[in-house]
Amino acid sequence: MAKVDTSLVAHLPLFAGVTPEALDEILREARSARFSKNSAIFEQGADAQSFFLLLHGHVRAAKTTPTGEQIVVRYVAPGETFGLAMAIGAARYPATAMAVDDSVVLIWPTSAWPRLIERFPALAANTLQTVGTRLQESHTRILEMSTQQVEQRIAHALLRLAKQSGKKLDHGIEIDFPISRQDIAQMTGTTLHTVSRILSGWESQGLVESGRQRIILREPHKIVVLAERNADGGAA
Amino acid sequence: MAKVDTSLVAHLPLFAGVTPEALDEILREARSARFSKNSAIFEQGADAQSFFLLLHGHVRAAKTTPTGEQIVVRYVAPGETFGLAMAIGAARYPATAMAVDDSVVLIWPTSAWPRLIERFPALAANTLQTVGTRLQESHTRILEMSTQQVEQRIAHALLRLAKQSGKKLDHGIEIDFPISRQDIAQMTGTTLHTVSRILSGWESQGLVESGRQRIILREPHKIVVLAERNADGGAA
DNA sequence: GGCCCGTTTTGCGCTACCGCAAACACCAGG
DNA sequence: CCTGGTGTTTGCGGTAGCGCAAAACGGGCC
Repeated sequence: MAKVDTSLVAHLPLFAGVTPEALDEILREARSARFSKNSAIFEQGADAQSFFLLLHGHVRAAKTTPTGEQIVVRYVAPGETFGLAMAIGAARYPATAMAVDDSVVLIWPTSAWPRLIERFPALAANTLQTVGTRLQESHTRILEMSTQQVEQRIAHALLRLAKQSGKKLDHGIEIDFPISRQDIAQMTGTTLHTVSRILSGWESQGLVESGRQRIILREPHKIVVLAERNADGGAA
Repeated sequence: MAKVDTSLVAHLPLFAGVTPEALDEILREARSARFSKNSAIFEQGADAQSFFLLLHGHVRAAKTTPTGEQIVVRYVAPGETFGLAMAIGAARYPATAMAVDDSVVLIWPTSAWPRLIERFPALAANTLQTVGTRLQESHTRILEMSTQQVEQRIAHALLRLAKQSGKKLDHGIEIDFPISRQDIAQMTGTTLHTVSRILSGWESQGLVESGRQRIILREPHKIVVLAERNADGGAA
């Protein structure tokens, strides 16, 4: 089994308050694996046999309705955990996880979780924090979907992506993994057509530069204004 | 300080795997309080000095935007915890809690939490489960808001309320706390006008019986059909 | 019993956004 | 260099549901 270097993960919030020796013991239970772009890591509804920590790359978690519609639950950034079904008492994965870029993950068997949190209670506390944070983010998203119109929601979504996974360029901030209009639509509760129209509009105003699965925020500042303005659009 | 009877709360999921003596110790740190109908328990943005366990009554947690719009995050039923800001690492309450009926709660000081989970790790694990469940419910709600139209969302919302807090009557299921059209609108991301129109329609079809802050599902079964039908409305 | 206030109902435009469809751009592979 | 396929753009109706306004209802309180 591949050895995992503790120094790479010791600083993660998940392991806050965990001694180096404990961390070593925790990591011994994990194996690492590589998933290539566009391959599924687990499928919604499958037995939750493992949970994951993303080391490198980007993963999209998406939920599908019985009728086949999808929404993007979140994009996982390096250092974050995902597939924690057991922590929340679910036997099956509630969403599908797919690598949107070549990705490297640590994998623990779900069965190890109860033992781990018993031996290292800090793990449970840390996980509680991150799950709680995600819960708050979900509530924010619900609030946005209830009260804002599409353009503002897209602005917020892109700003969040830029914050989480933005690469600074001299002429703006690029979202550093492939993302389609469809993906953005599924994050904001609209259609790819509407997303396309709005991004086109922004592009002609010089706010963004975008192409096939690629988005660069040229004027993040002005997009913040868009995101925060009232519904009346500031008609003067 | 009022003594709390352990037998009333011992069976709650929060205390699963906690010994009676430990439970006793945990409860010694709490005090109980009564909130009358329509009084605020805490306000969004206030210092999170306490966390709560609802013993009796019903509490609405709502989030307000900078522009004053509100959404209902959830209704708290007896036996559930709320105001767990510290568990998720927040110093301030992210929402406002208001008693919608005369309510009795247990109150712990936030400062007790770290000590409690250190002494009783099961608490952290149990809380993680409930927070995880709420996270899943939030995702379901986002999915619904993204893919369903208003009538179906209202159907789902009422069915959930009925399940959580429904009182069985001989002629249907009554939601056993006061709830307005406005509240339902804020749960489903629509306006009170639209809710009113839809409930009026249902009433004339005999699906519900409703009045001032009062809703009885007369035909839960048919409402399930409404909730689950496809967008095409089953046009024949 | 009568008054007052919060809730609910309902009508009527309006518009943001969807849904379909067709053309278009771009990348990969042969 | 051509060709197929996936992602994107754009036009053009159609409509679900919003927003405003006004009326009706109902229940509590004096």
